[in-house]
Amino acid sequence: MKKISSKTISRVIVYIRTLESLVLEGKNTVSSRELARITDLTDVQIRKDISNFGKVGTPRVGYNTTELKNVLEKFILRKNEIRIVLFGVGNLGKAILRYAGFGKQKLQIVAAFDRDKKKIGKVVNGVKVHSFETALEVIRNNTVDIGVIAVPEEKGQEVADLIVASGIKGIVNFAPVSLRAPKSIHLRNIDLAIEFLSVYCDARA
Amino acid sequence: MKKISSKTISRVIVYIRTLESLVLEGKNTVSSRELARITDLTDVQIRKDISNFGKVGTPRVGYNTTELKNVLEKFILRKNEIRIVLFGVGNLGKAILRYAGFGKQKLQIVAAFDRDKKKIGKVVNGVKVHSFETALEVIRNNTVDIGVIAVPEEKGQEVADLIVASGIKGIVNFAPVSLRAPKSIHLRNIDLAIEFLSVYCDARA
DNA sequence: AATTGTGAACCTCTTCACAGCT
DNA sequence: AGCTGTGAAGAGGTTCACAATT
Repeated sequence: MKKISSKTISRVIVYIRTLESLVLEGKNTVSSRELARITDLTDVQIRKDISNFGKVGTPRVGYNTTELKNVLEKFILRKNEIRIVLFGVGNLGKAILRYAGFGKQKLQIVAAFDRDKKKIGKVVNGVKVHSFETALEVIRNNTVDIGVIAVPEEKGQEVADLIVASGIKGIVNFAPVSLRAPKSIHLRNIDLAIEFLSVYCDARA
Repeated sequence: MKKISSKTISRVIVYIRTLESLVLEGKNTVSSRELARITDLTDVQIRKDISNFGKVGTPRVGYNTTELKNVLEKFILRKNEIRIVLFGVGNLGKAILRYAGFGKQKLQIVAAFDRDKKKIGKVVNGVKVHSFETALEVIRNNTVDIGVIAVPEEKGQEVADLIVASGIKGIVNFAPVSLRAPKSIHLRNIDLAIEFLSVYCDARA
């Protein structure tokens, strides 16, 4: 099958979420134009994205909400549960542990790690905090899809190396540093300072 | 001057940060190739980006670190301080208030707002928490560049409307909802679930 | 000799225009 | 008539190849 771009993937996740609401509202069909209005994208963009996954719609009618949701989920998510481990249980780490948007999206944080002895053993929002030393072992006993870095910047690279060594293939990094990782690892940096500055620059222009 | 794309802006912010470290290390000049190695970009990309701001480098020598940093800051940041207000002092809001990466980048959170009476009046990391009702007034008495939405998703649109009404032109939204805002407002959505899923999908492909 | 700066080629993503279907 | 699906055109962003510079 054709490679699906990361931009398409982000939009498809929005479609899935939107379709979920529509199904809950009891809506059976939806047109690309309606989806466009809700998501603030264009109808053509949406049809192009959906066409990656086959011919799902009915001309003159639109898409069956449940069917479209199932098709998109099947191609994009595939697994029933995406398993995440978190490094760093500071303010940001706690915010991530308590983030409400995960449940519906099949995202599950299966373990957290921290250096601070006082935090080790505690349970935050149902997730147990382990020591860094036990990370490799814990990860190997679980099937983990994503490692999240929420530690201070000076520890970022060390944690990244640990995640790579554990065999995890996806990293989300919140530490404001450029991390080195092999090309085979998919690394996403979320740097709050950069996001804020970039909104400021755009808004001003 | 030519319009500078938002992708370029994000990269330039990384250059500025990198140059800051280099200046601190006492390094006087740097080549595009060295910057490329540090930032994990290509040297041509870096030279193209820099060329938006004039001819700053010296063939055979490279760029003067301090000069380049000043030029980039002058074009991109312009102001001495970028002023931010935060809506929602929950876990994520607190994480943002305590985020270490802001000081150096001239980002300053000038006020926070929350609905919870128990939080109003408190000071978190030097920032005072006000009631929602006083937001318009507080914002009008300050010059505010960016409003940050860190409230539960059902309150997201309401807060967005309030920010728009206050005259602020840039919004960073962490609530997992599609917000409506006039085209003149620059809105950036940071949806953790989407970021995580998208890393998972890419990593799997 | 080594590095910057840049027009042109290339690639990727979005939008247009419209054929095809019910 | 109205909606989907899509080849082709267009826009935007990156990389190539190399002229200009010290």
